[in-house]
Amino acid sequence: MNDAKPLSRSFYNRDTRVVAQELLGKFLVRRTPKEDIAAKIVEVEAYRGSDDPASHAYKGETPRNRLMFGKPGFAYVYFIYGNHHCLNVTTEPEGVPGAVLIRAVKIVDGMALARKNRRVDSLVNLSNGPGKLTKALNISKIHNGIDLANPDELFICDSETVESFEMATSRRIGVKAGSEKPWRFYLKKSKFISKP
DNA sequence: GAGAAGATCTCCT
DNA sequence: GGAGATCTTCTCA
Repeated sequence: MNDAKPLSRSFYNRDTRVVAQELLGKFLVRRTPKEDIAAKIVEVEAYRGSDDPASHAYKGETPRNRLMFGKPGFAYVYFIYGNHHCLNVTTEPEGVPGAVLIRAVKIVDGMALARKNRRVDSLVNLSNGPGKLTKALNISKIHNGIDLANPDELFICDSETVESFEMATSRRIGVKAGSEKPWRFYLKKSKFISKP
């Protein structure tokens, strides 16, 4: 994984729903001094702006959500419910709000370290939720605003082997307003998604 | 400066 | 299946 090449800025500079779907099957890489963790993205949700009541950007720009209005390809990490971090990837051109929430991943490398971060035995239970995966990869708000197009501490790269998978869509989870929008995308066959 | 709500997880019944 | 944990951010005074 040392020669992993991050996805380019132009990948993110598109419609949020397109980016969300194409992120499925990609690898999220967390690079630490000791060990790298690599995880395959199996579940995401798209969040937009003024047409999406569930989005942080719905009511306009604030200091917190300004990354969603900024350049594409950056990490937007926020803290919620006093316990959990959520990892998003910004999309769309600068000035247009959009982000993709990474909801679930399958750890493929650095398993021991991820387990240590989470302190759970179950492999499936390690990263099948937004709060779980950030803890497993030790992602916190210090990663807010990191450029994912740079092979630094955190980035996303293409999968080495192209494998076919079946994608499914559903309504988003955990949101009240705007929950009717089918903007959740996941790998149908994966056991590592938060909900079937 | 106070109050309420929140893109969740875990433990308990 | 349901409530508690626990803190950041936004809104309103």
